[in-house]
Amino acid sequence: MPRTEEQYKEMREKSRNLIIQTALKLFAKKGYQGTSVADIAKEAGISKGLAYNYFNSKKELIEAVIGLLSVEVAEMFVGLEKITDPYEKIQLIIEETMKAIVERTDFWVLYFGLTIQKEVLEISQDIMGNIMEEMIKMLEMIFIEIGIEKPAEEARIFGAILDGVGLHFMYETEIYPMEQVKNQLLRRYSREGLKPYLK
Amino acid sequence: MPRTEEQYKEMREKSRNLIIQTALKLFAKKGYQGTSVADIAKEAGISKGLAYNYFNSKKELIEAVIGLLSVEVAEMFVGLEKITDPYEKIQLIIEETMKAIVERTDFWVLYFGLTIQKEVLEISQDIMGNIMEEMIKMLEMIFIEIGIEKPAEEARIFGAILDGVGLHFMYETEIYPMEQVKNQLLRRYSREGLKPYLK
DNA sequence: ATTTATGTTGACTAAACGGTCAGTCAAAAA
DNA sequence: TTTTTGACTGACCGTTTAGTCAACATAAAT
Repeated sequence: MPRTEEQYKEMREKSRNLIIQTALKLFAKKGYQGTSVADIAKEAGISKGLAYNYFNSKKELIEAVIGLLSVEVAEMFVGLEKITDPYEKIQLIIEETMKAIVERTDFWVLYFGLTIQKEVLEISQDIMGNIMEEMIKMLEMIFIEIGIEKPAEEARIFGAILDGVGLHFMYETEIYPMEQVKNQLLRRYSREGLKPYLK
Repeated sequence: MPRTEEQYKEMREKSRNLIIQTALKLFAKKGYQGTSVADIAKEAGISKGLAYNYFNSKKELIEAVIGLLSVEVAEMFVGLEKITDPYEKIQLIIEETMKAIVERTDFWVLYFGLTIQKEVLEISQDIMGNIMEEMIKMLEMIFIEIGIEKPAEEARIFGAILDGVGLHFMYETEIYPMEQVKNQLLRRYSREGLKPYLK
């Protein structure tokens, strides 16, 4: 017999992950259509054929990347469930989002790219739409709990701030005053800062 | 002699505009790389050769589209100079931006697409970067005039809201509660709403 | 050393791409 | 009717793309 099943599984996982990670990096950098499968293979140091061994098409490859992205987004807010105080929830959301923007900029670039070009990939529409809508709903619930006036509208504005900051940061990565903006947001959306907006 | 110079000029302008407008529409819908020059020609009902008669390359074509975009953005805020009251300025910026988001969605889609894929087109970097930075500077000046605490940070947050709302609207065009969000923003950034943030 | 299962390769193809250009077309003047 | 001009066309070219596949590499077991 050749290698054990365990060894093969390890090889496959290693290659698959390498391909997905490289694809994420290049899709974010040059866009889905601007990145060829050959580009990905070259960057990953493998053959094009290997990429097609794990993914039947370029479309299937980006679907896998989107899947990974949605998992990471979900993981961003796992800590939320343990928190009961709605003010603390908001603070955590700000902290986690700003952290993700800085540390995983390529994820955000890809997220925005897919959000915008939704017509190109029907698949992304479902997943991206879900992420966005769930986020807005969650924020509205928190604002209702806090007792803010116009919670639906405030949730939209807050959501817009998070995505807007992400957009601006990835455009001016080097000079964006992320710490200051984050601190101002933490102040504005603290118990003290939100007082003027309570019912 | 054949047609007069006047007639030729009219023909050329008509064709050139048709090409630019069609290019804008398709670049916004399918992205720069996802749109072929043949696509544009077909949609415009002309030959591919004609497109290359007016633009030496696909790159030159999108440069023309970006030029048009930057002109329109500049025109958005011509009314600002006549206004002296900073509160009124903010209100006008909100009104004009929300109006532009709804009425010229494809412009915004293209703007975001170019902002994100800055690596693909060096040209867009200058123009898009200028638009964004000028906007932030202008907002900061207004906030300083109003006497707001942390004007630089507040300018960043306000700018993020504008772009964030644009991003969300173009994703959920049909269901986005634009009127409600706009009214909430007008309230939050009115003389009354800004009081808690003054020095 | 040979066998065997499976990950991996890179030359290959058809289609689509950006870009070119010899030639056509339409209308006004002679 | 013929000539002249410049907008306009579409077949064509070389290149790049997504996707295929027969052949190869590797390492454990016999």
